[in-house]
Amino acid sequence: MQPDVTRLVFMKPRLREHTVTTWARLVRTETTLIDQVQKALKAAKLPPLGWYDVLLELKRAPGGELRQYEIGAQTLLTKYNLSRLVDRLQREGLVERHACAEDGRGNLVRITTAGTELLQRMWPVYGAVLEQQFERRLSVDDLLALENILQKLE
Amino acid sequence: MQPDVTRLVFMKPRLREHTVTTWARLVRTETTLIDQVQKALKAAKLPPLGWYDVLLELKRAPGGELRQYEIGAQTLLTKYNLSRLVDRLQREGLVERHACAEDGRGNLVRITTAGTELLQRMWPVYGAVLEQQFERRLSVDDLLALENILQKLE
DNA sequence: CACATCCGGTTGCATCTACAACTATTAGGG
DNA sequence: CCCTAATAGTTGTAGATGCAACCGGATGTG
Repeated sequence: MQPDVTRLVFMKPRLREHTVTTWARLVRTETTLIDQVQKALKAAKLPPLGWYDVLLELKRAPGGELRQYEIGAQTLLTKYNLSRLVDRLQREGLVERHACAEDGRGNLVRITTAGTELLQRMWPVYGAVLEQQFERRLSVDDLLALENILQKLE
Repeated sequence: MQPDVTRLVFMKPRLREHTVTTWARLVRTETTLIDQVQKALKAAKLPPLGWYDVLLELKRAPGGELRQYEIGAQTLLTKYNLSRLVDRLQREGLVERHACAEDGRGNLVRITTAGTELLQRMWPVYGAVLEQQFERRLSVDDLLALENILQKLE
């Protein structure tokens, strides 16, 4: 008698009782928090979170510049997505694109003073939400426990 | 001497040492997991996660039907977004729209047999990723701790 | 019951994202 | 060195999302 492949395919993966609900809660909580940040930024007439992420990566980098693929690796943005995002940032004068000496294919993206200024205007808004919706609600132990758990998921 | 408003606006919110890094890790981990699910679904030539969420809500509802705004409340989708998503589901024969007797403005969305079947085809793929990337990596205690922490963030 | 307001839902339009195809350059193997 | 393959980045096009304006139908207040 052959194994019934059909049943295998349709069989529910056996997951622990609370796994799915916790997963759902994780997704729900995270997206809600992100939404709150986005809303706060919009209310303050500031650009979306993606801009912040890219600018921050650049700001942190030595010389304030990175290759595009380096930004992509950090921010989980796809290359085509990033290409156009950098276009927008460039159009607003927040970054500059320079030819890359070592690699003729790529370019270096550098943050401008205007970019740094924008970062400084965005952080208070972003940070305020983080403070109220995230830090405020967690004890130091919670934070450590959460970090420990997240680490296991990477 | 007047208070220096400028300094206040530019002042960094005071966050605990690990708050920001943990937050970053949370976002990163969650989006990575979601990406993995999406990739798995795409590899199996199945529709995106959003379809699953809506269909599941309907499936769980008594009679397999819900008002659109009820779906929206559960899934955190905006109403215009949902309006068009239901259009797509309807076009594929996965749901039906019916006029609502009690409220002449709205409509009832009901899942079809095809919709239920799709759910059953999607779950194994979704669940497999959850099992390997989520459940497998966490102890029962981890899961409880995580649930406890997430609860505080809601 | 008349009126303004609110609410569920849809739609036009602009923006953004996904996918695949493309260019140009670098890297690797015989 | 040459040829192939891999990599960095861009772009055309289609699909999805966000915003604001809109259309009824419901609700509340005088």
